[in-house]
Amino acid sequence: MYVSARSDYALRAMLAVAAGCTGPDGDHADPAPRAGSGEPGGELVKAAALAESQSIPLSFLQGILLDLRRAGLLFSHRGTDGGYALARPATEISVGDVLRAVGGSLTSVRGLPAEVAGYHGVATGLRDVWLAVDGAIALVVDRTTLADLLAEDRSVRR
Amino acid sequence: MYVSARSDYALRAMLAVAAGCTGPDGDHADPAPRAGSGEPGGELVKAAALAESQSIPLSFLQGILLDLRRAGLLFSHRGTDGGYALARPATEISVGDVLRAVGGSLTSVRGLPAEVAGYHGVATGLRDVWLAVDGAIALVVDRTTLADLLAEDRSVRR
DNA sequence: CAGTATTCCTACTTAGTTGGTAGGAACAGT
DNA sequence: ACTGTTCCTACCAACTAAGTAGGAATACTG
Repeated sequence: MYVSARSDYALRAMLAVAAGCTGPDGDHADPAPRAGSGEPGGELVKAAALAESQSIPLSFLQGILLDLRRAGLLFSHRGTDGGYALARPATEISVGDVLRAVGGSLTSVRGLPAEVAGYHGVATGLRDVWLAVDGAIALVVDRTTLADLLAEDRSVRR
Repeated sequence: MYVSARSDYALRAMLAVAAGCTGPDGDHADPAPRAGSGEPGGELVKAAALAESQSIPLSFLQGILLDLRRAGLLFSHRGTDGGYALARPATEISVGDVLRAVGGSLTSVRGLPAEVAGYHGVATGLRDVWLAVDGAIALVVDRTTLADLLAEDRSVRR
């Protein structure tokens, strides 16, 4: 499995949003509680704060956040007190959700999804291997939620 | 998981060698038994025959075969009746062996192996995810041998 | 309404990888 | 010698990933 910078950044950004953007030293950067409104998540975190806390190039991150929003994983708000928040609780967003939002399918053979593989002759059985691999990966990434990762002990679900 | 053309070709070529280069229509192309010698495998198959039977560009395939030989998976012989044969029985060569021979590690994060991932802050747990994914992939590809894939029913071991 | 802060969106640049080619040199048999 | 094959190096073209730049749209504040 190849994890691109895009996927990596996306996950780190989602985790930072989920944690209310806790920096490396455990400092909260601008909580901005936004009390008294029906928006999802609790605190709006600015893109610049995310970029800072996880050392991600800001303008690159912005494109990623946009993808996450379009995939329905993030809620966003513009303007002076704008920022991003999770669209669902962290317990209901899996690693797989994030990966698929920014990177397409988990397994691909020469750029195409594993299902579309034109094998012939002795190679026919290979297709099943890729499908099995895809299933094995999905099992891990779909069972692990952002909330699991934020709990320091026992982070990966088995 | 991304399966590159190189990995894909390598597996198809290995399967074709294991099958004695059986073409799409089930025709045997030049068995060339090479009786009376202690070489591994049974029949030497020429690179050109492999390229033909699995529609792989010949000169590209040659580089791949070289890698497979250097990894100790193939035996080769030059000259008029030269060709390639498996260095071990097909039951003792796994899909993972072939993938690692041509492609390095199975899981990589931004080009680096999963173990070497410098996460900090809230993202610390991600490393364990990639390790779990790597283990899950390995479980599939290391349990499946070339011989399994050549048996048409029940090709992928569970 | 003016001004400011932020997300949103598009186009572009740059560097590296992938897929593939070409042309021989080394080697084995006849 | 001659032929057929693997071996090896260098090279090329296209694509993708990673990152940049510059604004337009939107939301709040005084």
